[in-house]
Amino acid sequence: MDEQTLTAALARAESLCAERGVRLTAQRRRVLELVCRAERPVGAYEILDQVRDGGKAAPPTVYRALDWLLAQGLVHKLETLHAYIGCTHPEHPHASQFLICSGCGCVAELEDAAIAGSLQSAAEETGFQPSRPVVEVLGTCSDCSDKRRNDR
Amino acid sequence: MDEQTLTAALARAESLCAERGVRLTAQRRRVLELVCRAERPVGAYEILDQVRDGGKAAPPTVYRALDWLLAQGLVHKLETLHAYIGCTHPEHPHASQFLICSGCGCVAELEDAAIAGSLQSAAEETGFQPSRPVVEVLGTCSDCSDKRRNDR
DNA sequence: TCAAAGACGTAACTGTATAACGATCGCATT
DNA sequence: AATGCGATCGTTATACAGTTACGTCTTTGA
Repeated sequence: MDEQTLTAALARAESLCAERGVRLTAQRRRVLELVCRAERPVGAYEILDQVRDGGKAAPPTVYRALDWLLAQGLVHKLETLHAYIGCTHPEHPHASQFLICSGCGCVAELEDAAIAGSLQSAAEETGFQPSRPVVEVLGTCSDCSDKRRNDR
Repeated sequence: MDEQTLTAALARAESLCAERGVRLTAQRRRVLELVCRAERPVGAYEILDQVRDGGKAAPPTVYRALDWLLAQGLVHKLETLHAYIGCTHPEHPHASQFLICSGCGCVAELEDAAIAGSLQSAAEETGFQPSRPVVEVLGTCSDCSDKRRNDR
């Protein structure tokens, strides 16, 4: 995320939290900034290392901030990578799906109604009530496919 | 999994491995049995504890067996739980989806064409080539919903 | 029979996440 | 201003998950 987008994202987070009457504290803002600044998913201990420069910190500091940011929908956790990314549209709660490239590590966040719908239908059939759908597709992004093709 | 189903599952695993010309060794069989015997997903260290009774073992012992069983499609890994379950239909390779109950911990394995299809379509749109789709829906199973209703 | 590949034992280590407890901060009410 | 309370934060320790590296033994096929 470039500097401009980052500033915008943080400003948006500020105003969202103000609306909601929740506190985006310095720690939380710091962690959010670090997550957003990275182009790719970042691990909790990567964040921790960066938080440590210029201040003390231990794992719970980072995990608490991450848990809160997750609850606010400002970041997402990628279960398959044990890593976190900034949410691209935190305005409304949503069920996201992720396309994760094993080649370059890039991640695309989708909000696909057809996927959400098919999950919902399948769940209904068995009387299951979904609360948190986790959809992460590992594979190869188009850029990496192209590179491979050119290499041959 | 009850004793009868378990025996059947192990027998089926035996014959599958024979067909494929791969070796279901004592260790692997042991781990498969422990995973299948459990009604619910089991963590690697839970397995390790059980393998330790009556023999020595260290983490690599269990992880090697699990990796091999995963590759053979005899067990699945649930990324959101860091835990493993026996596959309900190991005969053919397949993309499964899981419904995971946060109440009782039970897991239903689906093989839903509509879900797989919608994932495939969404990926194609962006030129993404899926290799391993991970679909795990956390929520509440019908039994647990019923219990909650009755409690009120 | 004997080398190569596969499977296993072992020790040490990295990485991910949580428990528990006390101190502190922000803020509304007295 | 002082009090009280919930939310936040600091700190230590530890649980849980997974890997590296290396040596030994077993299986198997030339």
